[in-house]
Amino acid sequence: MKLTSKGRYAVMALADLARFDNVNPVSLRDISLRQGISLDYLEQIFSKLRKKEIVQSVRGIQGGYVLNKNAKEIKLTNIFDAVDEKVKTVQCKKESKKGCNGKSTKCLTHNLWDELENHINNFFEEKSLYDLVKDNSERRI
Amino acid sequence: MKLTSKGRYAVMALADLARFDNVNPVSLRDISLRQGISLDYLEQIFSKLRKKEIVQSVRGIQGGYVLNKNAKEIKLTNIFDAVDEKVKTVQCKKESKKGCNGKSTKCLTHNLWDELENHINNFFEEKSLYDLVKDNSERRI
DNA sequence: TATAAACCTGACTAAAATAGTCAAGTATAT
DNA sequence: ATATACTTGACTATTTTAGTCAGGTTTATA
Ligand code: FES
Ligand code: FES
Repeated sequence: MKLTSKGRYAVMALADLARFDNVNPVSLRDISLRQGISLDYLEQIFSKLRKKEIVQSVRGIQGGYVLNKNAKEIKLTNIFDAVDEKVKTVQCKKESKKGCNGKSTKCLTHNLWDELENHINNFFEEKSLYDLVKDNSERRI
Repeated sequence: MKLTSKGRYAVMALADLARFDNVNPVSLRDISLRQGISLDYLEQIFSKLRKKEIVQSVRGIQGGYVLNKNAKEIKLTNIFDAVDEKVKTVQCKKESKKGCNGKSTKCLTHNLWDELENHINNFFEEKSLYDLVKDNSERRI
């Protein structure tokens, strides 16, 4: 199981953004340079973040992106949701009564994976962007 | 982030095995049929499980595999380890002082991913094969 | 009002990882 | 003897990921 770059980059980029606390827009070019992420890839990612109203865009020269909410209100869950980074541990369709083996009962391990999925999602539910920047400025002192 | 089939199958197959409690060997063919997993693929997986002494093989006709330890002593951690299913959340090399961005400090999100990795691994550390079969026989009653 | 900075969009592609398959064995209970 | 089942290594197809590329549109400012 591993975290994909898309999810990682989304959080990295937003953490970078969050340090500016909704004052002036930050251009993707700057984030790209600071965080070492391809500009074109960032654009894909921010397009999704904007659609889910996590960031706001400011077009034109001197433009960029600004957080659309307080950093405390942006959970990792929201970010991952926006960029379609999802935690998937079961193989079967959850709604279906059928198991991953094609049989009419769930497999031996279904419950286990379901618990695992919840366990991981709880982590994402508890962490906000604010936790990240706070953490980081503490370390800087 | 998703669980791979290799990890899933390893646990499914061992759960199937565990129901027979070290009495007589279970053939991969039977597991293959019951769990709907390719026989050839199972062979790859069990080769690894055997090397890490999680199962024992019994060759020849009527042969198969048997758990090598008590189901309570086989943690998910051990299983995943054996089949090289690893949790990887950070992008950088952990031992290195360098960050994933190539810079000389760890990136903004490094600590977060590290926490996540621990969080997930804790789950695997807490669950044993026994929990699985116990759970299942309870449900059967 | 020209221009350059920056957002915006969709299609395309290379590389890596995954999930197997296939072939050719060896051991052993019956 | 022989069929069952483990053993091993190489090969391959599919899918997913991680981008690239080529074209835009908007707008501050000189
Ligand atoms: S994972 Fe849901 S039935 Fe197997
Ligand atoms: S993940 Fe370790 S430095 Fe970025």
